[in-house]
Amino acid sequence: MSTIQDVARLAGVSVATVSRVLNNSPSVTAETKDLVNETIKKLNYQPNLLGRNLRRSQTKMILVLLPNISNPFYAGIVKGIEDVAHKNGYNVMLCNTDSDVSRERIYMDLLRNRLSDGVIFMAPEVNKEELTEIGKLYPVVQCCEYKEGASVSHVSIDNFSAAYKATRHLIGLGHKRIGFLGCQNTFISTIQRENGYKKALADHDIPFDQTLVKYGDYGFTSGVRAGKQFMAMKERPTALFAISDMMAIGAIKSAKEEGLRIPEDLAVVGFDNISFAAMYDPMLTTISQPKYDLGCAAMDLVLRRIRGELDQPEDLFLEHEFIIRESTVK
Amino acid sequence: MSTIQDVARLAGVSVATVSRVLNNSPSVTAETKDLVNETIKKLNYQPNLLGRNLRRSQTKMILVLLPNISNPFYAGIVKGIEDVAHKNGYNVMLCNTDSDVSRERIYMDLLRNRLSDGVIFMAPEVNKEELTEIGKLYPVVQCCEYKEGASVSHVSIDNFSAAYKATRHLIGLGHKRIGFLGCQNTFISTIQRENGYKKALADHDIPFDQTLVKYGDYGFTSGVRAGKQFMAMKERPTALFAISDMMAIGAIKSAKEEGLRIPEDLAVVGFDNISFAAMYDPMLTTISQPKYDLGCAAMDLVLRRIRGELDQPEDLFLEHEFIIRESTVK
DNA sequence: TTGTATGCGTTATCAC
DNA sequence: GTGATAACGCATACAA
Repeated sequence: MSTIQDVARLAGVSVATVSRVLNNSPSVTAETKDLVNETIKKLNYQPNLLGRNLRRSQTKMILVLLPNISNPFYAGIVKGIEDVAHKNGYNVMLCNTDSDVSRERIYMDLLRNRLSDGVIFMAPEVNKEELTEIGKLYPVVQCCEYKEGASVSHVSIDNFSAAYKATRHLIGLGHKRIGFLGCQNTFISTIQRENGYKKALADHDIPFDQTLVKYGDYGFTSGVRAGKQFMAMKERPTALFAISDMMAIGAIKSAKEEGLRIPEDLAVVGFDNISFAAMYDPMLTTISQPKYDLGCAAMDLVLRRIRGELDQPEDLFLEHEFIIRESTVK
Repeated sequence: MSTIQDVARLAGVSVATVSRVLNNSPSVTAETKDLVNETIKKLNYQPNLLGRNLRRSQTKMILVLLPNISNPFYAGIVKGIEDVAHKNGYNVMLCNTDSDVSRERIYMDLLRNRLSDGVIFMAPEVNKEELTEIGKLYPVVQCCEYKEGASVSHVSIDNFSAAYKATRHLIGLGHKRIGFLGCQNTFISTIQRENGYKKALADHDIPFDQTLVKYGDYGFTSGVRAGKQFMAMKERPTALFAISDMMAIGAIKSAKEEGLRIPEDLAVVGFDNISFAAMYDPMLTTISQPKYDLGCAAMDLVLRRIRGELDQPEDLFLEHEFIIRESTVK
């Protein structure tokens, strides 16, 4: 493993000159530049970024914390983050938190320990105080899910109006008994989606019925369970709005097992437009978040913060899209 | 941002002592230890790992290169890798390669630049020479997919016998015209799965028919396309073995659209047991790789190599499991 | 245009 | 048991 010293010695120049060539400083003759580059090749020299990073006190590395990589929803977002990062000379490292606070803190330490230049939270578990605190010291951005009240930038869609639109779609199809499949967590998106559902009902003179509301954990199995509960009701719903595609698909599965036809006997709307939504039978009506753009915007915010162009936390809202497929309209 | 110097000064000790406390060296009095720890807390001091890493010339960081994180197959493997890594004081960073060699090389540079202590390839794109070369210099392990002939450790299942088992299952159900949905890449697993299919046919006196072989890219859409081609045949197959669950599901989708019943009119076997396999309608018969264990084993190999306990590349084969579900047996 | 010298924050070797 | 101090590999201010 050769160092910059070895290159300097063999080329007969100083380490400063080699360093200049490495960072292609303009103030170096073409000949010496060639000479140095040759020597670098000859020695198969690779700069040790540990030294460079310490000296520059930056790593060109961005942390992305996800609850779990297996959720296909995150794939598109990560792509956006990566594209913007790479375009700006940054690398991204994805980290599974398993929705575990302690795991999240370990990764936040990487930031405090200067092993990363910034972090993007996909679904922060730490409370808003802790988030605000680290956000003051380092470049931190929340993407999609976010803690309201934390003084930290975030980018997301307008979940309230998305849920409103989904519910209104079902109402427009003539449904009166519309089930809601949500989650019992403190994410603002969750709450806003439930609020959007309720508001749409109210605006169309459909009385809210608490028995039509069930909760899951975003996952397939919880969707199946909730679906069974809905099917077991004396007066079961004729339509269903689930705040995740996975839960929507789970509910459809259990409805089909009961012999119900989708959408004739039960119309279903999901949320997220995961790739599987268009593969399922029936194809799922859902709300599509601009995943790629959300990722790009989040990474942009981090970069602006790193560069000191952002003195105030910024809240960005991107447009969503409502996609009508077989699960609501034949 | 306080440094070890600040702590030393405020505590009235030397940086050496502070460093000893940080690395809990035994040779330090309980009182000075307490004193230092108090000062650390008072200053809210966080050791700068950039300095430590340079000094120790290690990062406690492992790179995991995946073709794309959206493939649910990788989730379980990554979990295994992470668990073993964390247990040993290592962090893992996941990196999307998009099956792009140049992207892969960028991440390999992180290894050469000492920003990572080792790397696990999930599906190497670089050729075996390049792989061998970097494997000689650094701790490198291949997981699941691997380049044969590269002198680099790997861990995987026995793809030949898995494919053999899948095909034999279909034969046992009475099928004679069994389609094969593979891929045209150079991965050894791909080739072995096709060979296993052929061998099973031969062993049961079913002549191999090239028209019953189609190729895709592991993805859903390519499965749909191949499915349509199969359905369009004069004498279409009554069973299908796809080397990925996504392709299997795609093929089922197009078969169902043609009005075929699964498994009565077409029995289908997939490969990988991704989480969707059990969610789909019908639930998919498939081969389950021991994802978690594969990840653990791969990380173990990296660690042993880092510790110098591995002087020879090692090839590990783990057991797989054949899971029979609705798509082949009602 | 190039070289010298210093320091980034830490660990570890050597004294005491 | 503790303290000076020299590295680790690199970038850069300053000098020449």
